[in-house]
Formats: sequence, C-alpha cells, structure tokens
Amino acid sequence: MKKILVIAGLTASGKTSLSIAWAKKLNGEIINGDSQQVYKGLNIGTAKIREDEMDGVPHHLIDILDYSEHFHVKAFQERCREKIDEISERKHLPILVGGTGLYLKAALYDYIFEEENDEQDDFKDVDTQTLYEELLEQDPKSCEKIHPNNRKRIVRALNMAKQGLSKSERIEKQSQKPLYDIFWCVLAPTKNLIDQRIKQRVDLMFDAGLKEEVEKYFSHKECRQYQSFQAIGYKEWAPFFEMDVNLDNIKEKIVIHTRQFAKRQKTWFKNQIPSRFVDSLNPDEIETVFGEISEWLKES
RNA sequence: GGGGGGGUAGCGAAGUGGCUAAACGCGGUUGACUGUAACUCAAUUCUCUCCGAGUUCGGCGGUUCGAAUCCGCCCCCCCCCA
Repeated sequence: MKKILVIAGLTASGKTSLSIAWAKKLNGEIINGDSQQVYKGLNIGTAKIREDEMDGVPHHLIDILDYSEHFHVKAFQERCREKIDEISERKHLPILVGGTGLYLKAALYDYIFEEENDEQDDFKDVDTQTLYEELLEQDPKSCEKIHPNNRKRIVRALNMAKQGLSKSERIEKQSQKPLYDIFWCVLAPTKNLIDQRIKQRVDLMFDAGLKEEVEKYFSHKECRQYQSFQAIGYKEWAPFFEMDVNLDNIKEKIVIHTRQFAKRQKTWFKNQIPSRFVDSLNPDEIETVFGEISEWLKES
C-alpha cells in the first residue's frame, strides 16, 4: 500500500508551517485538502500558503479553479488520488494537508461516487417535509441518518436514489477501510489557544487587505452566488455591499464563524477518524510524533 | 428643575395578572455528517436533580387565591426642554 502522511486539523492550528517543515525532512510533496484553497485569487481569506512560504516544496490542488466554479467531493477525490499516484511514482511522500474532513476521508477511503447529471432543481417548490416523505419511500435506510429538517441532505439522497445507486446502497458496497497506508495526524491545540490564534489571524487578514480582496472578486452581485463566496471570511461581507457597515462587525463575525468551524472540525475528526489529536503548538509533542512517523516510514 | 422613554436569563429582544422558568434571535456547550462540508442539520443553555424541587424579570415594600405584568417609595440609564 502506498504511504500517505495526513496533516489534518483545525483551522488556525498551524498545519501550514508544520507541513513545510516535515515535507522538507521527509522529501514530501503537499496536496491541499482544503475545500476553499482550490480557488485562484482567494488567498487572504482562505489563509492560503504564499509562494515564498512554500520554500521549494511542491504544492498540489491549490489554485486549480476559477472562483466562479463549483467544486465538490467527487472532484476532489479523483484529483487527490491522481496526485497521490504521481507523487508516489516520483518516490516522494504524499502529504495531504487540510481541514476538510469529508474530502480527506472520501479520497483515502473507498467512498463511491457516481456520474450524475449536474443540477437537480426539481425540488425547489417542494417543502422539506414532503421531500422527506418521498425519501422515506425511496431510501428508508438513509432516512434513519438524516434529520427531517436537513433539507440539503434530503435533496442529495433523493438525487442519488433517482439517478443510480441510492445513498444507503453505496455505503453498503464500501468496505469502510482505507485504500492507503495512512499516518493520520490531527492538529488540535487547546481551545484557548485556537481561539487566540483565530483572533490574531483574522486581524492579520484585515491588515493584509482582505477588504480589497473581497471587493476585487465580489463587487458584482452575481459573483456573490458563487460557492467560493460561501466561505468564512467572504460571506460575512455581504451586507458591506448593500449598506454602510462597521468593519469591526464583519471582523467579529468572521472570528465567531471561524471559531464555530473549528469546533465542528474537532467533532468531525474526533468521531470520524481513527487518530489521536496532536497539540501542534507543543514542540515536544511534535517531536514525538515525528519520531513515530519516521518509524512508520521504515515499515515496508 | 420640567417633559418623555426605559431597566427581562451571557447579549439583543418579546411578554403588561394565572396557560411564563419566561417567545424569538445571537452567543455558549454537545453532537450528526458519504457530491455546495469554511456547507447543512440536531440537542442543550437560571440552580440542584430521575420524576421533581428551588430561586428569578433594577431594589425594597404593598395589593391579590395568584404578579415580570397592578400600586408606593427608592436606585440607575437614554432623549427632549430649561
């Protein structure tokens, strides 16, 4: 099995700097595992690594899409696996770095996605309860896991059921085992520290010209419908284009949303991934983990 | 000094005699998650608890079977006029 090092973790946990340090030591190449950093131009708000920070380490799946484009797990899964193959062939270590748990897991495990027609707007006039009742007929098993209020998930499951294998059928076909030899490293500093870092980072983003970046790409109303505008750091600016708003309010919202996001990430990794958390801000712990990685790499 | 408005849970804000431990929003906490996942959704959020009990709506006192809601006094905040 191909070996892959995963550096996952909460937003603002220090993935970027650690990934560079380890990539250099391990002769690795970095694959971005972050749903928003695939967009060209959206640099400040997504906390994307800068060219000068890369320090010569090759980076993949960054800046691969125009900010107007749609992106999703299946696309990530395909591209990520391609990159893993390429890098492995070069005898380098693929290092997957990012915070989008679903993307990472879908690429690394045998999640099944099928070709589907693009947009399914059939449901837009139907209320959620009716949709849920329909799903109850089409794929009752999935209903057990989808809350009746969760329209987005219900619509998705309905689309799957209509177009091919239903959601539950797909899941049954999967082994739920990794396709690679993975070393999972989930960076999760203590709550206090992460909150502090988030605050600092948002301040830095504003200093670095977040406002200008947002204005550059999202001044036109149509652009604000793009998926890329839904990202934290961007969507909070919506009122800014409509009326006079206090920038501090926007900043505060970004901080709060980022904090809530970090919590969701923590919950996800804790319960979805067989890995322990690493306090990325504790040098001793980092060193210990690096030792374990070195051992793991020696195993054949 | 005169006139008016107001003080409700961490914050904002409903409620103007019993159905109110008190709507709703935000924030907090916990959790779910297989094609928008930086998404979407759920539970919980006065205190102690298993049912249940005990304290709340600026403060003190009163009316009432019953008060966040009515009355009196006091404290604080905002606006207008002096």
